[in-house]
Amino acid sequence: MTDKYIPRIVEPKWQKIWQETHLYRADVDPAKEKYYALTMFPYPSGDLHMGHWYAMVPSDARARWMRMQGKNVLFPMGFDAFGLPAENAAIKHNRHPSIWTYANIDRMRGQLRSMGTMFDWEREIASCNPGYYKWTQWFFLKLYHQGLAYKKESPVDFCPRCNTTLAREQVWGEDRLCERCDTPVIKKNLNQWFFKITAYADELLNFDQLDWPERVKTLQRNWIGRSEGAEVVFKTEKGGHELPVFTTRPDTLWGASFMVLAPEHPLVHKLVSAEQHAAVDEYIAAATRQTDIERMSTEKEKTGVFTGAYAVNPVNQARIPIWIADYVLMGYGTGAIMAVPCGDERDFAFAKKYNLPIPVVIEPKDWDGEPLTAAWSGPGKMINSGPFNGTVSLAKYDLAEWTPEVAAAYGLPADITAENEGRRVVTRRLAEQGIGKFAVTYRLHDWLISRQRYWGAPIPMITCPTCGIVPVPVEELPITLPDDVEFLPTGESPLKFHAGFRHTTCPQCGGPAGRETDTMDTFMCSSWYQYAFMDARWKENDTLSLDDMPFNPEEGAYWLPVDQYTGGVEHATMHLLYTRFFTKAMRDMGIVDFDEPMVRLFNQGIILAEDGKRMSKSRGNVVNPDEFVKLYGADTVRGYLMFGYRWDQGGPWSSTGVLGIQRFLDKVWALVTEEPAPVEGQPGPAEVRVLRRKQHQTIQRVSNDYQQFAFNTMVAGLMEYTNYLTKTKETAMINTPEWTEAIETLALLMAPAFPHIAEELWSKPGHTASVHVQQWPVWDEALAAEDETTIVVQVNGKLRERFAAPVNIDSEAAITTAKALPAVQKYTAGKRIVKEIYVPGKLVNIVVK
RNA sequence: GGGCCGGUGGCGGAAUGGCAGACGCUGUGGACUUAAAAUCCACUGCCCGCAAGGGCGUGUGGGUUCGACUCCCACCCGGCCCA
Repeated sequence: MTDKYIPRIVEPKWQKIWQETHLYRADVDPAKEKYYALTMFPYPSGDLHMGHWYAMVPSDARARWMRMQGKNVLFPMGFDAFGLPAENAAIKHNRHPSIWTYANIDRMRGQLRSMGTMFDWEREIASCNPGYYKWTQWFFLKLYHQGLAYKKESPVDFCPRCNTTLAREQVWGEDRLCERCDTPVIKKNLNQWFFKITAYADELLNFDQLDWPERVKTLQRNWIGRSEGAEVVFKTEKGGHELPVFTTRPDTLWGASFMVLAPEHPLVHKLVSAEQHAAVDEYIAAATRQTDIERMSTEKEKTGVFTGAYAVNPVNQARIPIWIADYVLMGYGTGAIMAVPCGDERDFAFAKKYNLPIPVVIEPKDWDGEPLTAAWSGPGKMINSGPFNGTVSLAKYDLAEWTPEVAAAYGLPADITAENEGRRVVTRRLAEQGIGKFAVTYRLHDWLISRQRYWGAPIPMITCPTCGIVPVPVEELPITLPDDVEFLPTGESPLKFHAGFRHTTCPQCGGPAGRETDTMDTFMCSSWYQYAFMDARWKENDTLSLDDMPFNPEEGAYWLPVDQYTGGVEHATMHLLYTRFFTKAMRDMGIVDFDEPMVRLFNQGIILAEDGKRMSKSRGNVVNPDEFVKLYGADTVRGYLMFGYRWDQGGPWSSTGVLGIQRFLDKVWALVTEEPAPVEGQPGPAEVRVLRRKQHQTIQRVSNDYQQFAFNTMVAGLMEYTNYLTKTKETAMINTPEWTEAIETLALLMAPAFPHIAEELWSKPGHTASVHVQQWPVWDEALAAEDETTIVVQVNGKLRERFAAPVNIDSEAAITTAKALPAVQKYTAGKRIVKEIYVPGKLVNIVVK
């Protein structure tokens, strides 16, 4: 009897050895093909939870597999260490956020080691290190000098609970909740810093160089929300003020029977007539008290007020009233719309309510000529539209979508082209006449990065009473956070009250000036972190210049870009969009020579609590991985997380399911370490061939599963192989060299997923080099091939019998054998055979009547 | 309302258009044990049957096909995103 498998001895032993021998250090080696694997770095919240394990373990296994395949693998780890929880903890416990954060990092680093991951800790980064955030600030200055950062006052989303503004991307769902704390956000008018991500909108819509999940691409596409249309300029009847509007339906221009401005529109005060003044003021006051979502809701009854002013419809000179209404938002387009009640549901409701005219300009399908009872937003022929009567408008359809079937469904001609389609011909005419032009709008807004909180990278800007906004000279970076601060229970940034931080001198005129007290959105820190791993201490103590490279260029030239990125899909329109923007901006600064930061992306699913619900402290259903590591060891927890689910789908944790992996590892241990009962003699060559076949089939299967991120079936393959070997161990096979090879192959195949037990089992027979630097076994197609197969026999598609046959049995022999089987004749007797189908090596189907 | 993803035993999940339920978990019975745990063996989709065997079965309804979990159409349910 040998020892039992005791993970709490084996695992720490190897973790120590791996660390001491720098087994996982990644060095540039031009002789080898590089592979940069990255999994999203965590926020150091204090404890590694099961979700971290679920995200990181399969990424680790795959990175290890790549390494055994001969690739030079970089698999770094760090901490996304700025952010609100640290500051909230500071307020609560009166401890500085850095103490809390660094203590958490230490703890989590230990937990990440206990996972048995191959992270290269010599490259560890923490975004709250001054040596890191001076580069974050450097990027801010670069973007500023590149014309991609600007400050402007505008209505922005503000979370009252976090006491800070948020980017549009960080406001979630229909209820417009704060991404961090689920509190409904409010609108505030503030002077804030933005990054011009919209300058890259069209390029961000191009995914040609990305092997990313369709889902993420669709999410980004929808988020960017490109729409084509026309900008048309209306003029007010009095004063000749220009009121540009954006419309996706220039073809309905003749149906614009009134205009609506957002209550905040700057021209409202100039336009309003004396009689309407009081009503307009009252309405504006009421509108500002509402949230955007209340204002936009389709449920809500539309309200509005007439300004007393009129505009002129530029295509037919019609005099149309100008209203204000809260369903028009200043933040979208131009803050003014032309209302076409015949074609737009909301405009129709509004016109009905206030008795405004509803001229019909697109002929609805099967229209009887009577006044409309609802808006028609489908395609149709233009009518009452002057020179364009009879032109076909496709409405929401693209030309590519205008198939003969769709055309027929609307009773319209199919031969519509860019030359005769309504929207396009009208837009061309508008441009000729100088009253409008082709225009594109995006749903995407510029990225609001100002945060009114302490624990973030200070924005390196200065406001001077004489020179205005002045950037901090780059040599002065980093602008460090002062330590001697007091945290207010309101969450208001202590930087605002820190005289030493605030007061500075203007770099331009030398006069007294004020520092920007806002810090940067933490998504800024994570937008470039993949570059920071090139060298964690890059120019740590150097004075910076704007011509610097923000990362070690020799390392970068070798490792970049990221080959495989993994992480949750929840970052689709935040981190993943921002980091793409960053990389494109860096390319335009001449820092990198590629267009996309991460070539391939895989999104893992979510690990749920045992009750099938999301794990949360408030539900009390959180599963603590440390507890299970203590009970069963890291390899067991790793194994269950890979075995129990499709990685992209996730699912509920099962504390009994883990037992299956424990049993499996015990079985593997016993298989490899326990002396077999002696068996006399030698197996025949055919039996040896079976062993070799099983071995090579398993290599093939496990390799393909790793390639496809199918970790669940990969583990199942190892289990089947182990079960097979355990049975075979009772035979004379144990006296052969092939047996030893089969067992060693198992240790190799186990290594990426179960690094500790594999290492122990590999070292036991005397191997001195780590299993993790071994060559991944290669399967031999000929050895893996079956020479006998089971042919199933169907009669009329129903399974009736099966027989064993050589794999290369020909059609005639297979069918003849099948028809002769008694169980088959039972169903064919006395019937006429209509058809015989043979699927090579698999199946015979006899069709009878 | 639009788009995307998903729906398979008691549970997690397997199945290039070709044996549905691999691999596990759970459960039942048995072996070992003074006893229990651990371990090992057998069974474990549903229905009929003593059995041999047969029928049904991948959300629902259609279709294509010799053959459909898989492809097509319509619908129902759940999730996510956008209105």
